[in-house]
Amino acid sequence: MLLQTVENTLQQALNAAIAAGELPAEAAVDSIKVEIPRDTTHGDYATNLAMALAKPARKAPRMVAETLIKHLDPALFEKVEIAGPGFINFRLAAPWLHQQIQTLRAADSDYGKHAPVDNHHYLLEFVSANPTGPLHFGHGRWAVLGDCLARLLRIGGYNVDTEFYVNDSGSQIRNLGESVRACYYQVAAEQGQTLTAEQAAHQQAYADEKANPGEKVRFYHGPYVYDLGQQLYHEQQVAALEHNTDFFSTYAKMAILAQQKQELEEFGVTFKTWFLESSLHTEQAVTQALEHMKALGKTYERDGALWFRSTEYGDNNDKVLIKKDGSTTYFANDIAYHWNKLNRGYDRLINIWGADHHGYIPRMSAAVQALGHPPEALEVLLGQMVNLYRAGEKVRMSKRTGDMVTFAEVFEEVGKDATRYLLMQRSADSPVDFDLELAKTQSSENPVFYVQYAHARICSIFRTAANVTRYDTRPWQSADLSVLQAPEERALMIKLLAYPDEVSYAAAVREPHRLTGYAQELASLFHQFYKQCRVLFERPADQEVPAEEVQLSLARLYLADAVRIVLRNLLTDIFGISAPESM
RNA sequence: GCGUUUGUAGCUCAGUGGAUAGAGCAACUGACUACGAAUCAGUAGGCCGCAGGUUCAAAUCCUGCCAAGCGCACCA
Repeated sequence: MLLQTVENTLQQALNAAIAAGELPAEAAVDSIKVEIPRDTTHGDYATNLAMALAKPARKAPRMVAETLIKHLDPALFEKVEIAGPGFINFRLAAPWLHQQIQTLRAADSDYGKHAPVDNHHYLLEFVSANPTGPLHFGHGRWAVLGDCLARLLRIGGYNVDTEFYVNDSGSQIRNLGESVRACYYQVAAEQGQTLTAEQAAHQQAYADEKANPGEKVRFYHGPYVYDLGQQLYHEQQVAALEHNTDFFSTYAKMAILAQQKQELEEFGVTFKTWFLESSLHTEQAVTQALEHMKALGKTYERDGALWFRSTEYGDNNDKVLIKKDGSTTYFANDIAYHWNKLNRGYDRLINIWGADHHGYIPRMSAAVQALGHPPEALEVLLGQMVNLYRAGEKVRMSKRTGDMVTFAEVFEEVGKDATRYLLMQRSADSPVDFDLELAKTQSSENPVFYVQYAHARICSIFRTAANVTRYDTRPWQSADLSVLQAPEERALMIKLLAYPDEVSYAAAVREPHRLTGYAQELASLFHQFYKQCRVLFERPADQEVPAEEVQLSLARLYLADAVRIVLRNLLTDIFGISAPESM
């Protein structure tokens, strides 16, 4: 909240200058931008305010800057200077800085958490894989993105729940059931059971397609399908021979769903709700939603179908809700689902979709608006695809053909912490080329270990401190921080205090990847500090450790602990990975 | 054709209209007889896709073009 503090101070100075008649009233602005300069010689914080005001104030930027500085609260800063074309550079006063570090330590695991920023109730929906096969690696990306975003939003002061939407009805589920049924017959035949003509034919059709997959593949051929058939035979023996496709569909989807849930939980991703699409049909929710749309006058009939006037809300053409054959479209089901979410009290819906669904956004947005909600009630975050490589060779990720690397395999190979970190490091906008061999071979130089190492190193310092015999390290919690004067110490403190601002901004723009950058920078500043500033001192047995060194040692322990707190909060609360005490 | 995302160092990618565009990997040179070398210090590497425009100021905003991914169903 440092940025806010500096901005408020500037705003007060501006108001005072206007009140004193030194700047014209036209100079009043409502948003002041303060930033942390890249170049540390430009101060801890800087603003372009004077340059922005130059035109309305009809004065040279440097003149405006001088006027503003005259009215600044002097307690915060030890130096304020005008630089370049009219930047105002601030250097924070050391006592104030030290006081903020103490506030940080007092907050401990609450440091970085924000008070509620609005009164909305957010529902973040992500992954939402079809229960027709194991999760692939692309789902892993959405899982990490969504989970980290949910953590970030909560810490950033948003009231958010998470949900996994299960598309557990429709033709794909039927195809899955047909596939498992065929595999079950195959197992039964292998076990010496006699199949009926229909059963044998069905099993043959499946085997034929597997042997010669054409352009249009109907069945699922992944190894997990056969496994399910086998598993079912072991559980029920011949009993299932009597059952129809629905039985196999239900059996398969429940088994796959349970598997997905378990994988995600092991990966540290949990959902408040697993919402079944089939529950909408049993409750007639689709019908009700469509009746509601009709009553609102948002639909019309044409060519024997029911259409939604999505063009009223900017879509490029109207969309069909009920097909000529009387069945509802996927879109109609989705409207029912979103209506359901809104009716459950969520007035802000955030969906994470793969970039291949972006053409779907205008119609969904139109539907939410037609249901009486503002455009901002639906927010869709698009994630670009993940291309998976193994030793430079592209791995396909198609469920139908069974030629795929599953998420579980990658997770197993690369590990939870590294996989999560590598996936959340990149912005959702950029496609990821993920090479399995590279991820593994580079694992010891993986960026995640750099951050974790800084945390482990601090823990190690405190273990060592307990064994320092030449002076008492125990009173570090009441250390006098005024002895922290080195540039490395200062840079570290400034960075620590930027943490709440980083959280706030990353949450507002829905970009958790920004915090991996912050984590790298903080770890880097700590490693520099560690190299340059000794924390623990020793002397030969016949010499005393000077009092100044003891003081410095205690203050540095205090600072190191503050770094530990922020690193731990980042790693465990936002990244969802471990903060190891040793590695 | 329309829409959308992307184009930044050899590679993978950060970059909130600001000051000399950054990091990691790869390459090269140095640093452990006191706190963890999974580290640090340094060298080298750039028409920020191209061209215009807006601005005191553009990698960032606008327009056009080039290239790549994705999407444009009474499929799900």
